Amino acid sequence: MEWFNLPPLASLRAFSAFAETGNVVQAGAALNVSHAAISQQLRALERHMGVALLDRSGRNLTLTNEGEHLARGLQLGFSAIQTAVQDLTASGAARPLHVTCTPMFAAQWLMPRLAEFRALYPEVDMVLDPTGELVELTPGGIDIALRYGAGDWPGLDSQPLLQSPMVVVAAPDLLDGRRVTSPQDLLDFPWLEELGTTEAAKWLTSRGVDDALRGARIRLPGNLLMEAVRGGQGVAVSVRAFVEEDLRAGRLEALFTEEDTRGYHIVHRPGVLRPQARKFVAWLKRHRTKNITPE
Amino acid sequence: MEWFNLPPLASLRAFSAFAETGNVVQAGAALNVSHAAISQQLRALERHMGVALLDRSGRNLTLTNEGEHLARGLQLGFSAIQTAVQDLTASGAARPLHVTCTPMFAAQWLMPRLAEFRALYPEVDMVLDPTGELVELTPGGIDIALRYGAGDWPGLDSQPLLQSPMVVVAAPDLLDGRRVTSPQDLLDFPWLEELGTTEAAKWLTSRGVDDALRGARIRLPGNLLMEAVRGGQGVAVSVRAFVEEDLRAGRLEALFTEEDTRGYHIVHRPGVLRPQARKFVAWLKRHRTKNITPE
DNA sequence: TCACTATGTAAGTTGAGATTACATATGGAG
DNA sequence: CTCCATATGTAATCTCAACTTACATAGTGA
Repeated sequence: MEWFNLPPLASLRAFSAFAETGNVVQAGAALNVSHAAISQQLRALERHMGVALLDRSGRNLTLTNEGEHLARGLQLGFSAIQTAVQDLTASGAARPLHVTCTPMFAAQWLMPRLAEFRALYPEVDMVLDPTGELVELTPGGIDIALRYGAGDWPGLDSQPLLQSPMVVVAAPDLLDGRRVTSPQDLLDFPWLEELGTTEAAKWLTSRGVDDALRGARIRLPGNLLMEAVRGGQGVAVSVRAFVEEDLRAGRLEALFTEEDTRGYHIVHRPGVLRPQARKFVAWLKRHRTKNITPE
Repeated sequence: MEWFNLPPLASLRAFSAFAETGNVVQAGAALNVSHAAISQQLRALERHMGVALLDRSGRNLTLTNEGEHLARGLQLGFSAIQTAVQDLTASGAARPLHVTCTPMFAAQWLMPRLAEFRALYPEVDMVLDPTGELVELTPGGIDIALRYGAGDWPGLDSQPLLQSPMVVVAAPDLLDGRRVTSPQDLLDFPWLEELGTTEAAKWLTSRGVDDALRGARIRLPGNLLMEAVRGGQGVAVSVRAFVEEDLRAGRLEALFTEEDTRGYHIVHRPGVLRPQARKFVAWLKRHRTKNITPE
């Protein structure tokens, strides 16, 4: 398309608004500009095109035949543009906000806070998908993932939310004086895991332990897991930030702590987020804990 | 049409150019802006619409499905706009410049000077319509009229070109000592008129003379008229500016002079002139004689 | 590994588009 | 015919969207 020969789009828009409304005051209102701006744009358009589009012989401005012709073409053109824009913005607006995160994170961090987000943005419909799986983020699919890791997922943008090492914890009663000096020692204990995850097995594998568990493997809903850990029913993997108070109070002991800089991140596809997602990300940022690594 | 919800037209234009060309450098070339401007406009459009229109996962920017959808709608829209604009500018550009004036003016003032205009603007095709009729100026019809009068034609714009009173002239030989003290006296003389006009009859009527001519009525082409007047073949109506030198040299005598402020004017419809007409008007203005009434 | 190319970004610039304030012209009502 | 309301036009000035410039980053092929 030869863009060079088109008049300025602003003057075409002003003309189209004038043609729709019939006078420069209403055309200005339609575009949220003064009538003087419309008047100047109409004059500039006629000058650019070298065609008389308007009849100024009476008190009211009217269109010439050429002006009527141009107005019809602009009506078609701008309508097609508006329809295409509305198709996308309407469909985007209607789809609920999809957020995925691990069940532990949902239970320990997100759900207790989510009431505030719901109160602030009641118009944002939301689908929370608690899964330990690394869900691919596609357009029309998941908007935001809250993931634990180093933050460098290829092809995705991420920003830190909560930085805290992973930790294996147990109640002192469970340990009962037994010394745990290697991950291998943990195979004799019962393990507590959240439903739908395999965090215990993953952790052990990441530490080089290939033998199967000798103790029981107990799966519980997220909200009951930490209570069971405190009750001495097994060992569990958690994130230090979630058990900080229990450790401080002596209710739990940290058997192993991962000394690295991993943490939870807000992860999304590169590029611009749709409005609901932007609101959610902004809200998450306001709830970052103070132990975020300083820059 | 709801203009408020449309993104800025500049960003839609940038997106459309990108969709056509496939990369931001060529899109910039198409719009005569830098690639950075395109990049920023694309980002702004995604932000405004809250939709991911572009896939940035590889080295080359590509369109998402939503982006393809929008691109099709913009292609339709901008094409319709371009077609409407081109219909008018092409037809306007192709039509010759139509100028109308009295034959006398054409012969005495315009034709001798027109070679310069032709040389300056060879690309401007021109139709000269020499008629004494007051031709209506309509779009697609006459662009410029060069008229003699007071300059106040309703519904038209005019600006003075040559201000000079009308004058009745004859050669001294024709008069042969006869005294002419009233227009009635002129009825005994032969009258010279330019082909296609009735200027003599009009002048006599305007002076209150109702009787028919007793002398001969000789019609000649414009270029021969003044030579015939100088040769003593009859009386003629002219404009003082055209016969100034003959009067000064004694070749002609002024029998009657209209003492008013009328003159030739550049007359056109209100509003913007198309480019050829503007050039012609500007050229005419450069050729105004020095006896234009000072402001 | 290096070089080329495509795209992104931040800081600064600028002129198109707008506002403001007033002027002018038309037409209807009294 | 006069007056008033309204529609439009214009000039001076302002402002910020759009752009440029300069450089950075990332992907990919040789």
